[in-house]
Amino acid sequence: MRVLSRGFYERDAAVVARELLGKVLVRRINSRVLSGRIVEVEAYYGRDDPASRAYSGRPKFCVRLMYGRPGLTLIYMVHGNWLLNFVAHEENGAGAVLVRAIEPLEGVEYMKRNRGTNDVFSLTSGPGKLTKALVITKELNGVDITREESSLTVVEGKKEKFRVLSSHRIGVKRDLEQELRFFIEGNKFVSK
DNA sequence: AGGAAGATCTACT
DNA sequence: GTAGATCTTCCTA
Repeated sequence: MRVLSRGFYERDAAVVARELLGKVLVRRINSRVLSGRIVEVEAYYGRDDPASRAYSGRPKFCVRLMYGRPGLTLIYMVHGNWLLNFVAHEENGAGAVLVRAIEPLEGVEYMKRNRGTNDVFSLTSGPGKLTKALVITKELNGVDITREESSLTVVEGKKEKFRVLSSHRIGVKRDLEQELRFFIEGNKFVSK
């Protein structure tokens, strides 16, 4: 399956976010493959976005990465959960896309073990849940997801028809006017 | 040392 | 469905 190229991430974060829906996140760990279809995402910008990790006074590594090379991961801890983002922006811009939910495809049994539940609908239906299911931690921060051999990549999924809905971002204190959360209409794995 | 942070789980009404 | 406890880093004092 084709890995998405650097060029895919070298566009506005909101555009990249929307187009990531339906793509497949692939995690390789100890010759095991875990994967899931991306069904919910949010876009974040740089210094001007009050909800962004790159907003004034936030962790330096987040700022560096968000203004850095598109196609790398940005992973950080919030309330005891690791959150997975992909750096995405146009040249000289800043931004990232937060992966909020995926639909489990391969390695479901292993994910269940990681999450300590048998309910497939609560396995990866939230930003902190999916990182736990796929064993994604700080160690994978800055990984290049456009390289085939990386332990984390995003590939083109099956072409399927679906409608995209949008809303304001979840949990942020001060949101921008623009709606930056995107998700697949009617999908059971979108977070509540 | 203290607090804040893009969340989750549990235990209730 | 909502409320409260708790999760773990990194920043600022």
